[in-house]
Amino acid sequence: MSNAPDLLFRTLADPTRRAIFERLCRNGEQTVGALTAWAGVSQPAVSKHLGVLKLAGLVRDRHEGRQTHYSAQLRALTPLIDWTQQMAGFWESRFDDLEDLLKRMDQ
Amino acid sequence: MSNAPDLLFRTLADPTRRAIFERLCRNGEQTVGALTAWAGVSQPAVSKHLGVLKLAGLVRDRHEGRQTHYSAQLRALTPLIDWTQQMAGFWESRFDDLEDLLKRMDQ
DNA sequence: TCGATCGATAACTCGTTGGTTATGGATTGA
DNA sequence: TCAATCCATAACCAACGAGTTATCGATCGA
Repeated sequence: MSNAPDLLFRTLADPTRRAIFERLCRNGEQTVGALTAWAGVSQPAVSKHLGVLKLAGLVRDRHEGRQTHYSAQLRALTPLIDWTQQMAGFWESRFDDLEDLLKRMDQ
Repeated sequence: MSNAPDLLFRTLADPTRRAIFERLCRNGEQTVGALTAWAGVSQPAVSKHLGVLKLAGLVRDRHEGRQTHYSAQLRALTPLIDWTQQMAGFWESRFDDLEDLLKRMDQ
């Protein structure tokens, strides 16, 4: 039924991968090299995490010469918000602001 | 840093476990037997999932004779909501710094 | 052109975990 | 009291996944 958030939950479950996504949210676009220098794992590990994030739609990549720049795609979090809202029902009104924000970014 | 949502993401990443939690959200309190009859896995598997959910604070158990009733604890989802809002907040603050970034974004 | 750098992929290891069956303690009902 | 039911735990197994090193294609600088 709610199969939509499945990929998101699985993708964000790993701490290293989620940390990479968080950093992209905080600091904006980063190259693989920059992310590798910061994360505590090897470059192939970072590349693999970025691949998983991209499959989940959570990041975009932009090629520039021999480097690849990655940036967060916050819109991909929408199914997560929808799922939580569905579970919580009407209970949390804090979501309203976030919904508006995502709607503004949608175009 | 954002260690709070880690347990939640990991706990909700498994489809079977999340399905059990969803059912408890939708249909309210259920016994282990009722959940086992509905889920496609064995009774020990259900018990184990309920144990993990309980460790994450996502369910409560109530003992009544030889049966155990489980119910969802929606308040435990709060760190998940906070995390999502925080990610959106980081995103938004970057818009504040670069006022014309929105224009350059091809979305 | 050539060596160096960047990032993706391949191949492999190994710990984690979600599943199973077996079992035991506790409670109910006859 | 005693058999049956409910649920939790133990023990085990197989699959998955996150990490590693090795390597290769592509691109840049000199």
